[in-house]
Amino acid sequence: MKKTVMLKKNYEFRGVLNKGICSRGFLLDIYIRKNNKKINQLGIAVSKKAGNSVKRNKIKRLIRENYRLFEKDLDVGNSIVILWKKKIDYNNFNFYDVKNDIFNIFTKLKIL
RNA sequence: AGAGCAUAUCGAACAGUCGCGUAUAAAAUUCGCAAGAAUUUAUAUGAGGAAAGUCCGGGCUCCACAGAGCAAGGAUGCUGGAUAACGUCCAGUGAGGGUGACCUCAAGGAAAGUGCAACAGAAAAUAACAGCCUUGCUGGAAGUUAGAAAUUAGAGAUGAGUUUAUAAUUUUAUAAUAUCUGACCUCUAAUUUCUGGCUUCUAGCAAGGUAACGGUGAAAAGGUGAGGUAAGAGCUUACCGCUAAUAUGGUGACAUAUUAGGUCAAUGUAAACCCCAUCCGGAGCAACACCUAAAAAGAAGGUUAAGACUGCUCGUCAUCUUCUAAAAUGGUGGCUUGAUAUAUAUAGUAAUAUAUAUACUAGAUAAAUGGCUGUUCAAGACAGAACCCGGCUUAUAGAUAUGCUCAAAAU
RNA sequence: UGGGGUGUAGCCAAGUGGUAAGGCACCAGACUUUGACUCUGGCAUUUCGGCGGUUCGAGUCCUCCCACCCCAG
Repeated sequence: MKKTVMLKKNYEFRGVLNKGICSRGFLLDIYIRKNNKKINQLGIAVSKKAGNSVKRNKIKRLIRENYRLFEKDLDVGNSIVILWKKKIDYNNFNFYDVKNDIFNIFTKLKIL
């Protein structure tokens, strides 16, 4: 079971966003809620106001790549939803900015 | 080398490494009630010229059939061709633009009917009004003619005065008196006034003729010259324009030529309603089909009803339709070999068609192309498939090729 | 995927093809000792989201774009 399991349905997202714990960084908001399974589930959401489809895809790829790098070290049994902030300009960040942001938030949430 | 026009092509490349989707093969393991899914390894493969906007057209699926007619609604609108089809494309015609290469055009009908045309202007479509001209009546002015009156001048006649002589008494009478002379009178001429007639001009009224001219306006009833007329006018004529017919050329739009037409009066607007011609049944892959476990059925209506956007009628098919309630946040297919792409040949001006050969080049379903390192250069624009094709439109850093135009310079 | 709507001054907005109404706000003046209220005047820079077209003339009609909002499965 190495493959990342994704959150899919709208009710799953709503459960995490309403009842989970929130932490905010410079670029990202991350919500966490405990599920009673032995795996982590990931959901990514990027607003339509972030840009056109190319930019939104690029953002999702960066987030997914970073999550992949951190995935081995995370504690098991959580549903994680990563939201992109709307107001960030597409040209003002790179891969390392996203990496640092995710690292800081996971450290703050004490699941790393 | 500069400025530009048209057409076509490309739109970062390479290496290493970590990772992702799909297909095939292999073996087992895991998850799930099941259908089925996942994991590991190997190999192969993996976004565009616009994938975009969703503006047209078609395939495909369902709506019993996808049939007919009328109405309503919508779309298109020069000609010929191409195409599965189109609002697309190609080749032409006409109109407009550009010095030019070339570009642009929803380009049928306004004597079938209706509507609208602000302001200005006489008037925005019936031709009215002002003006011009003719005739009649009434008035005014000028000229001419006839008559009357007045004034002036000239002539004639008359005789007063002056002078002289004579007679008688200072005065009076008589006679004479010149190229002298006032008035009256007569005649003639001129001027002025009055009256009548005629002519011309003019004002008003009435009847008629006329549409050239009338400041405006986007647009004013063919244009210009000459003749003509009471005044005028296509009223006549020349040229230009317009319309029609015929002939020739062209498949055709149309072009050219000839002839005729002055009833050549009737403006513009149809991207205002409208008329004419042609076309259009509706909904969409979240369509639709299949598989698995679970579940719950009840009520009402029905051949005069209902049957996937509107109304009516006809035909035909078929037995179901509606409402309430319940049940999976299940799975698989549909899904990519097609009006396909590339190359060559033939036909055609071309769009395109036919034939042969070669190729199979994404198929996801919360959704795959990314991260890091290095090298190169022009330093990377617009931008991400979601059932599939043909177009259109819009965005786009730049690069390349071919043909052509203009200007300048040189020869 | 399909369907519908909106765009006019800083804000809310009306608008038959023929001079872009009105209100709030803002600015100036009057009134007042001063302020508020009230009254008067001004404020669309050739312009109605944008490029074109039809028309003598487009906010309005047509075409194509842009932005925003809503609905259905």
